[in-house]
Amino acid sequence: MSAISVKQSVAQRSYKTYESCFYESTYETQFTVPRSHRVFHRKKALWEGGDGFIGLYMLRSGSAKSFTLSQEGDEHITKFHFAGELLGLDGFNNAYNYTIEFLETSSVYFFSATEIDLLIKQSTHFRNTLLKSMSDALVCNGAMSLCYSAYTSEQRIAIFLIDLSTKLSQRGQSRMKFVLSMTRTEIANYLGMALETVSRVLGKLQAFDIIDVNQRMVKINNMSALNNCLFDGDCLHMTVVHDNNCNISHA
Amino acid sequence: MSAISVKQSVAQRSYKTYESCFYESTYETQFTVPRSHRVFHRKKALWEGGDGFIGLYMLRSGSAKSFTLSQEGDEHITKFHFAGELLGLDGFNNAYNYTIEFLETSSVYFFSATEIDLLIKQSTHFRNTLLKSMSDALVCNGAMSLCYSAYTSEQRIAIFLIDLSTKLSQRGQSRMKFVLSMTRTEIANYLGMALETVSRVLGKLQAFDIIDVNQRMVKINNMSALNNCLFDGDCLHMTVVHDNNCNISHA
DNA sequence: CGTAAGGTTGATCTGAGTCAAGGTTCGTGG
DNA sequence: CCACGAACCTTGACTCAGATCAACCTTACG
Repeated sequence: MSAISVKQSVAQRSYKTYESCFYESTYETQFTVPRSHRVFHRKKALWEGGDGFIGLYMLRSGSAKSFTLSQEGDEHITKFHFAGELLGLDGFNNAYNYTIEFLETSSVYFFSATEIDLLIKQSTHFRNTLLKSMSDALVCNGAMSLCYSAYTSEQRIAIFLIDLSTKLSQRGQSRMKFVLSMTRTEIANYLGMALETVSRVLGKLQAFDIIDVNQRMVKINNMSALNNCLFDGDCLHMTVVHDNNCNISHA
Repeated sequence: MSAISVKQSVAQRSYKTYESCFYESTYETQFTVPRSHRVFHRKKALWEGGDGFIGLYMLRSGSAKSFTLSQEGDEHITKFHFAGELLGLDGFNNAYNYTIEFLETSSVYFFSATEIDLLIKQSTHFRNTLLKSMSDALVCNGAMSLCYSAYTSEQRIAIFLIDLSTKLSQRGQSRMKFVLSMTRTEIANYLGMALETVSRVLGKLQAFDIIDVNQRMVKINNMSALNNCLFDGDCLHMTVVHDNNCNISHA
């Protein structure tokens, strides 16, 4: 991808999150030169468990997943990341205890630890943005905890899809139709359920004509019905009519 | 409680966390006068959902719980707080979407938003401490997510007890014997399980002579066995011997 | 074009939730 | 100081959402 086409695709994005402000705020100070970025391909890691903090990254394009390894050695995905997000906010403390790996070809900006320290002191904008981003991450984590501990698998999938839809639309993509950058296994892992269950719930949502799924393609046909799933953890109940018919029609 | 006895009880505490550094770092700057504190009683709220950010609090003594209310109006506990912890780190962003309520008579120090802004600019120590605290909170949240999504109820209780034991011992209390400041219902809610299950798991741990529980009193008899529960999600399996005996002896 | 990775669907099993009943402790007013 | 109601805790029986096991299909790619 040439430098020019990259520049255009960034310009095309209209979303404006804390994180993009973060990037802009570097211009307030002496960092007036355009910041260079680094490209990573699918399955490549930005850092791995045990690596120490050297600074923050901003995901410029693409997507990634964070995961820890349990004692038994199996992966547990804690978060998916999308363009504009800051990566490494939890590193001011210790070495990272997790790995962050790209789901597709992606690029990042890097802000070194010393650079950040300087920016915090010098730029009120930067300072506020950083604290807001960290607050945001904390709030987001809390919401996710709730998702795990209190919601059914139908609700989790609904939350996941709505969240994804919201995030992608903030990034200038369609709110109703998008391509998943992660596998079913990864979704299942992230949501704390079996991959078969993910498959079944997606199938049910399709049977109710709420979404269309075809491999990684997702089309939302009925956003309000999807929203209803958040409130009713079992809204996809197929009431069997006495003998052998379901009261829903399959496509 | 007189000012003198309060001062002593603070001095008696030997633990040294990021958070207590946080308090100390206020001395580096112009805030050289002893900071005053505010006392709250059980069931009183420090703030409620909807309240805006006005600054940070440090829990000086006692304990508290944070909880959100779901659409259906039921409480969901996201965190328990103990002496030395900073409260409100997730408020730099928006108004709080949760309530924080004390579990027992407790006291807090207050750091106003303007004070914090000043300290960040002026004190490297404070700046690092704040960022570390926030990183820490993020890491802690991540661990909690894992707890919800990947662990059995036995593992969750074991994690809860070990975590509590660690925290309290850092605060100069016994690692092996302590009093729970929260009810079974609150533990269940926090760990995302039914209160009956909490009761049953605690009962089982007692039957295996790993702990002694009597109401809020907990005594850990076998810390390594408790640690084993983390690795084996079903280590409290009572193997029934053919007819009607359990191979464990009840106290 | 063959093999692996990813995805779907059905059958069965089980950990933990729910319902129910009873016991214990706490707190307040008489 | 006791009595009584409320809050808290325990234990048993039953149920079910979702995990696990198993078989098979589909797509991607060297």
